[in-house]
Amino acid sequence: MAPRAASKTAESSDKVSVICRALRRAIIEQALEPGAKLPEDSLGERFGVSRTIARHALGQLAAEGLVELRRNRIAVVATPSWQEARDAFDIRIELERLVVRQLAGKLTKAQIATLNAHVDAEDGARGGSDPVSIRLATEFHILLAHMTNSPILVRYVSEVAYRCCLTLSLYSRPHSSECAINEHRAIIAALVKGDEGKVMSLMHSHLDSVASRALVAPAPQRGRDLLDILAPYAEEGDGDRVVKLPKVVRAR
Amino acid sequence: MAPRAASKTAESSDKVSVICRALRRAIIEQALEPGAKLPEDSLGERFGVSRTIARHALGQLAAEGLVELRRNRIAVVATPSWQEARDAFDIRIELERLVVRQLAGKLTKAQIATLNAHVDAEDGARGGSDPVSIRLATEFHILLAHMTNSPILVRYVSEVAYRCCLTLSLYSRPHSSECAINEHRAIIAALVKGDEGKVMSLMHSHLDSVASRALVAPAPQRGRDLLDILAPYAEEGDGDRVVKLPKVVRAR
DNA sequence: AGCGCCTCAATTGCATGCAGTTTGGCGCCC
DNA sequence: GGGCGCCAAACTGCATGCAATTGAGGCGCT
Repeated sequence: MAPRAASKTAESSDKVSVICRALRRAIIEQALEPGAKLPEDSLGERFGVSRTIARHALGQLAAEGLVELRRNRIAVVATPSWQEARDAFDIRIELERLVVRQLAGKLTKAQIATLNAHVDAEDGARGGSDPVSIRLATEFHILLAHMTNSPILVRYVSEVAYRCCLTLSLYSRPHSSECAINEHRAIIAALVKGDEGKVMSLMHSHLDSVASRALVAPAPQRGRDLLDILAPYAEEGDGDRVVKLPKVVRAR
Repeated sequence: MAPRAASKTAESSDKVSVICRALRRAIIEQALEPGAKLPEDSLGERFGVSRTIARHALGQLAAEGLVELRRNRIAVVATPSWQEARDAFDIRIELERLVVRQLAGKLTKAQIATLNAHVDAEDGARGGSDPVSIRLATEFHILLAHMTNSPILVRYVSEVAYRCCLTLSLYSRPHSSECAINEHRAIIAALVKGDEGKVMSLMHSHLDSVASRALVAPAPQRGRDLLDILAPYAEEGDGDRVVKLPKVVRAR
């Protein structure tokens, strides 16, 4: 099986993809919460580009489901409904089962080392519910997808994983993800062992447990008061990476 | 189970989505073949908008994998590799199994009628390999996805189905799709009967057979000579719907 | 005081203009 | 005759400018 070229899915030029990456990261690290406003001007100013580019980036992120674009209205970070979150997890389960099915018993030594290193990093950044470890946990799954060498699979797994990540900030209590790390280790072990069925069911139950830990109430009142949540971020954001919110307003 | 709002996935404003839809359709009907050039100017002129909008539309389609965007180069209709085609079908199988799993035994009378009407239409537009019946066959699957009321699932199934459609124009011989119509009918029947396992395996084998009919050779020399294939389309395109190709050039 | 209208700042929708890059065609040299 | 290099045209990358829409605050009316 010859290694295929690692083609970039789309991510047109450069400036656009830089903004996309930055916003994606800000969103999944919950520096930008669902409902946060993303005015084209502010984005452009923050990243030193024109509105045209910022707009294009927002378009891409909207295509990924991370932001919502309403005609003539300010773009906002997407606020998936509980049902959409559930759907996303269902899809994710199927996709990631496919990933591990393709990978079982086929990992190279280098790949195994990479995976172990990543999980070690997850272990290092402990804190369970802090944004960075959530991001790392998500990236573990994306890393797996990359190893299939299937750009399409990478794209879909990434997208849906980001979406799931986004829902965690909406519907999850400060859940601990340490157990998830152990599950990651178990998945690696099963992959190395090459037991297809085992690793598929491991992945299934792993994601299922993440989902059920996260999506607790059928329809919680949107968690806490958005105003409170946003407050600490609105004034300074993350300094270097995150667009500063122009005003603190109750989103919607 | 309350009916969820049929949210539009992204498709920002209007003009952009009009162009996207038109191009998507032109591509899956094979009026625009893989490799066909899509200069922003021509698109803008054709649709009566500025390059900015055409560019944005191309960005969206690139995010869907239907066109390829290379920096400083003319955008072209995507030319998936044989391996990518195979990957797309693998993903599609999983996604559509999920669709029918969710749908089994849950279709309303109206939905059943809609499905039957669609298959009748497929039957009417017989011709097996003509672009319209290929499009209809694809839309049958998208119609199914819609009935899950899961916008995310709709999006992914649509995208991956379009991609598969695109590969058909590259790698398939003038295959007949009449058998596919019967398989569609069988799927509807199984859905109505509510036999989850049955309908999932039906869908699996249906897509698998489409894939294997289509993806015949492991690595055919890109099918026939692209120049020959393009010739009849290059001069006139489809008149009203399709952007006219500026020149006949061997793509690549 | 409460309610509704109206105006204006904020923001998006879109086109155009300019600069930089690629293309491919012509001419020159070997 | 064939290959190499230069040049103009074509095209993209991006910013800016203008018109249109929104929504929010202020004003007057009841």
